[in-house]
Amino acid sequence: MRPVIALCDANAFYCSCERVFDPTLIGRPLGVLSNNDGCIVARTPELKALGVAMGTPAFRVRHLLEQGVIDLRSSNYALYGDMSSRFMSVLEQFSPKVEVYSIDEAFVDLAGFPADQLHGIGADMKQRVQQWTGLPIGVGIANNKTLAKLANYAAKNYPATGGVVDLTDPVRQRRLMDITPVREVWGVGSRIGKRLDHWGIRTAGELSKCKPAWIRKEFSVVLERTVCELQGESCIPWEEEITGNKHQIICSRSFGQAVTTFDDLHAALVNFVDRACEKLRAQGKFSREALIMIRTDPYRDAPQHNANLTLSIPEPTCDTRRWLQLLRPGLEKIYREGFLYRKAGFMLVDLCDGTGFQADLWSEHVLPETPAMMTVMDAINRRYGKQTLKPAAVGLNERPWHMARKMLTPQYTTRWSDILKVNAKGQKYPSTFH
DNA sequence: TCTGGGGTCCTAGGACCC
DNA sequence: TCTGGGGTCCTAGGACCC
Repeated sequence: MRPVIALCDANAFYCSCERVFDPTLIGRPLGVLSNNDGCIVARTPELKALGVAMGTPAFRVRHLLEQGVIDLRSSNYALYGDMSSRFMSVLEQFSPKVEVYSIDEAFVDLAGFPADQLHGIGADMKQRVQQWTGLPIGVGIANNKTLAKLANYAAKNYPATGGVVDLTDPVRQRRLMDITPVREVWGVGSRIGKRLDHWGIRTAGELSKCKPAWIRKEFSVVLERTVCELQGESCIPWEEEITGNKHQIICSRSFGQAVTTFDDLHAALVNFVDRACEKLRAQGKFSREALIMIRTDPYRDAPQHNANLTLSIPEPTCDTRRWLQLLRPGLEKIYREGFLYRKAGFMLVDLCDGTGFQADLWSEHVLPETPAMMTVMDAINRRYGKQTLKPAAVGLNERPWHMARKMLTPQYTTRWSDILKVNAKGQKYPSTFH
């Protein structure tokens, strides 16, 4: 049976989430900022129309904000995460096989449906997600993932499509590819795009006509796969439905303001270790190698100091306390006095699931175990909120490294005290709001 | 004043093995 | 004069994704 895949992707996802709960933002140029209110990571079409590029630092558009031309919001991941899972559960009504590719998009298996029904199914998906979650989405349908991505691109960029494109027909494929810049193809980034340009390959259509073997020789097997997919072959498999089956866990942050003291830097890293180990246990995994990283601000005209250090433990562990014991001496090795630190991170690598590893000759345990104390701590934090119990070294006071989020909206869907209040008489919200 | 935080996969080259 | 061939593992770095 020929594979049929729908790629469903929410439009300007973070912005759309904000609009669901504040309809006064509908029609306005709106941007959502990265952590620390640093740069713009999501834009509505109205903001794009003003020429504000992805990744623009917030300070460059401050004048527009002050003039009331645009709106900005801090990123509210509690809200976006919850809206994402609502979106995904609507998709799961259409097919038993849904691969969540990122917070705002998913591949949906539609193999087996008659060809003449595909467009209608796509339209139903779009309509139901809109009605049940308030999120506008685009749907692209094709015979492999790369073409589904391309179909989705068309759904978003050509209003006449109504946001749904069935690209299973080869004639339509060819027509679309001939007018699509090669840079829009999934897997072609700015670097590869530039190199393709040198060969005179500027559209998806031109890329699709290349010989895969030649592409492999000049570029890579990765791009070769992309070309094969553009030619209709199916090369990128469905990901196994193992949630959280990661190979590494990273917790890193830029700081709200520069950190200068050892103690502050240490406290920030304790925080990252705490969260990384919590994620590790949530996946039922263990690790015996970690990396600590500290960075100064590369954009600042000040002395720079960037350093990494690898920490190792003989037998795999998921015990926060084990890593914390190594953290302070490790940080002492790479910390230098007199620098303005802007970012730090902790990364667990070499994850294993507790079987099939080399045990320490002198260890009492044959298999790694989750210490009871960690299990209890996780249970309490799940029930009473994040970091209800935390390592004392995190500290109790506000620290300079806390994230700046000056334009944060409430956690409408995940915190009782933040739930939206609607005034029936006030007519505050337009009728599209249910 | 002010520029994110995750991830993945692939390749090349060095160290080391017999 | 003349110095192999095949393999693994690890790491760093590059490229991509959202």
